[in-house]
Amino acid sequence: MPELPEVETIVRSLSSIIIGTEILSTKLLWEKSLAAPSPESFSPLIINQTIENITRRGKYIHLHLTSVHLFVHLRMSGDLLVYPKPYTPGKHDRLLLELNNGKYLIFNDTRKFGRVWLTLHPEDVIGNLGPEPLDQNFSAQDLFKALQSKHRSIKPLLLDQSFIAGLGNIYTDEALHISGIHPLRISDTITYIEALNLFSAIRTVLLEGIEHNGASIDWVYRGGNFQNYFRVYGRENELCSTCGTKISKITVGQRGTHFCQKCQENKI
DNA sequence: AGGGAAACCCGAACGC
DNA sequence: TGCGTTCGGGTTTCCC
Repeated sequence: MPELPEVETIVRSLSSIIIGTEILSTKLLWEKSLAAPSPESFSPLIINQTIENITRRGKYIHLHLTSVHLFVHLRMSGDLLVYPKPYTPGKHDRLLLELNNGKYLIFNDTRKFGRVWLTLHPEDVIGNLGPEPLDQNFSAQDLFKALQSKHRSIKPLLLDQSFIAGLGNIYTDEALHISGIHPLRISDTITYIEALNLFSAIRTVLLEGIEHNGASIDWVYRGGNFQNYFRVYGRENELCSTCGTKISKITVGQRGTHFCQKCQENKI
């Protein structure tokens, strides 16, 4: 899953190493990791292309090549790694790109959930994503209006990438706790003041996550050390740092959901 | 429209 | 010890 902060960390750490390099050859070790195009057209399209830039949109990593776009979604257990040559592919390596700087860029994914796209049209991959929560052009007023326009439980709504991009299970639980909103609260009952608080809480947890280079939770979900600062995620039966109430865990939309019954009382 | 569930995957962790 | 089961992550798809 890496969420926005983990992906942001990966993009930052890779940029100085791979920007400006050229792709010399490819090795696709697990065909299904390539969502598009077909394996036959993949290599001809990507070989001899230069990596002009690497950016992030939602949880997608966007490699801007000379005349095509390569997108990587890590889902839960994926990782993008750089190793020097010579290199023997590891058990969970799915795609190797040989670069002209003496290194390989490697898409590694233990659980085979992650996907890679190569396309001429970025919108085909990221066209349905909602606003970037850290974008200067995205405001609390925008969030309030969007919440008003839907009649859905807030947690699944925040996880919906077409509503807002980049939030996953961890940062959603954290943001709802900070803003004192129950995960089952219906979106259009959220007041303007609460929307302001939610907006600021989303930015707070994402920026904190980035500051700590993301979180590491499962042995396949690797990032920085933000897990040491979680307020509710993964802390069921521990005490809420704000009020001392035992943190609850329920299931919402098939997802483990952690919250404080006192700080996040369900209103309306 | 929105909720619920299944499917996609793997291996750690658990239960017996 | 060894086996079988459960779990969790993000997204898509399908069904009610």
